[in-house]
Amino acid sequence: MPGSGLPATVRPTTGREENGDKAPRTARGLRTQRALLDAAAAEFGEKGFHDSSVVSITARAGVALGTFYTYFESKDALFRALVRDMSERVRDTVAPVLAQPADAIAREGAALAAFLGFAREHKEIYRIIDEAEFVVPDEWHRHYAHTAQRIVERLREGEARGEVVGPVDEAHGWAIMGMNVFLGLRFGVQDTARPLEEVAGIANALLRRGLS
Amino acid sequence: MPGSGLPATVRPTTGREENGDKAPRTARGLRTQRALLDAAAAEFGEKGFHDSSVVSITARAGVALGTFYTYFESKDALFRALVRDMSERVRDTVAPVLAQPADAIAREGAALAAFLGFAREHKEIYRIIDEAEFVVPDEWHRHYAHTAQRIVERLREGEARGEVVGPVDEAHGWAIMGMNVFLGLRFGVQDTARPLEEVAGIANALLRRGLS
DNA sequence: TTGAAACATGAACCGGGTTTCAACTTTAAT
DNA sequence: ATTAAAGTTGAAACCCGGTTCATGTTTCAA
Repeated sequence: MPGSGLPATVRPTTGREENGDKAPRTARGLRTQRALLDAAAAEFGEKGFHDSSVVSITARAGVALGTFYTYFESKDALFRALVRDMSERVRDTVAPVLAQPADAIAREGAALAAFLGFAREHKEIYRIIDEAEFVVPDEWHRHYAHTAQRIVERLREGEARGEVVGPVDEAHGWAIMGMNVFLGLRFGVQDTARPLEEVAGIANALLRRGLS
Repeated sequence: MPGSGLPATVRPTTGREENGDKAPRTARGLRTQRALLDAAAAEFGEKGFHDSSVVSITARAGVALGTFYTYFESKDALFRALVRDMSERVRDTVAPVLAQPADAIAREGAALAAFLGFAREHKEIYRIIDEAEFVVPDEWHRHYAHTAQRIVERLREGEARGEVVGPVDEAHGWAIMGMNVFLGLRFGVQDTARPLEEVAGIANALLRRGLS
């Protein structure tokens, strides 16, 4: 809806959430809040949290400065909402790929490929989650802890099916997640020319057979 | 020398470096610059770049505010110098471990163990390098590009010796680096109770045999 | 239709931070 | 001992951006 290149998938808060009394009560209010969220995603993605300003975000959204505080407690609260949202979008993008039938390790490879594609399309989102380490550390920790946890659970299923040799450890989750994150950085954000399947294939071979 | 818990290993700039005309020319000047660097490392490590202030750094170092600008162009320039320095310290800590004779994969395991130990001792340094992504992106990129490159070179040596099955790719470097970084975060900074060798062992088994 | 609640406005308030600078002190080479 | 260069000082100039609020406008249920 706004001029930003982002899809209008940033979901405004519903009345149910713990957003203080800031939830919109009107169709107009909902539109305004969505415009602010989309503008913020674009702004934070381009300039990072600290070089972004509420003035600039409201200008981008085409509303007055004061309007911002009708929908958000503070600049921090907005960033927090955005991080939460991005985390969910990554998960929701990868989920359907994981639903495909395949052995546990092939599944991780497919998930990585999906993640790399997502990173190429949403570099700004990637950056937002990273900066959350310094702006809203609890939200950042939540994201990575959940992600690692999900990997471990999938590997344990594979272990039960005899596709993975156990015991699967928390460290496996963090190791694979770290691999994926850095490959996403290098071949999703920086080097966008390399075929994704090639990269995912290399990583998957590593999981399957190691380096020896 | 200052009250910071950091060893006085942050090396002041020598006259040779491109530090403008800010290099100290006197023993006293050298001491002051070192005090500023150590104070800054502690401050940035505790509060992050943006919540740290030049005022607070100079107070910590026990010098007047204006003195800061005798030795550094700006707050950014200081951070840049610090990142460069930390990058070198990580490399110098891991280097001796790599000099030990062992097969290529065992060597990576030893390097990881050394890195985890380093992370436990220097959580603040770890954090500084991460935040560099947003403050001095070129310095940040330089650090990770070099690190990945070094991993690739070591694996290629192993390949030549028949210890690693090739072809070794840039992606291997980034994958292993990502693994190490996230394991350092989880088991170096967050969970400091887990035995390091255990974690390094799990990761090394992954490299050696994969998950199958 | 109507009026109370929701929404929008932007100038002004406010606190904080970085950087400069002219006056002063210390160092070290001669 | 002398003195020019190096180093130190901290008040103040300068800027910036988050947040508030009194006022005006729009919405929508009754």
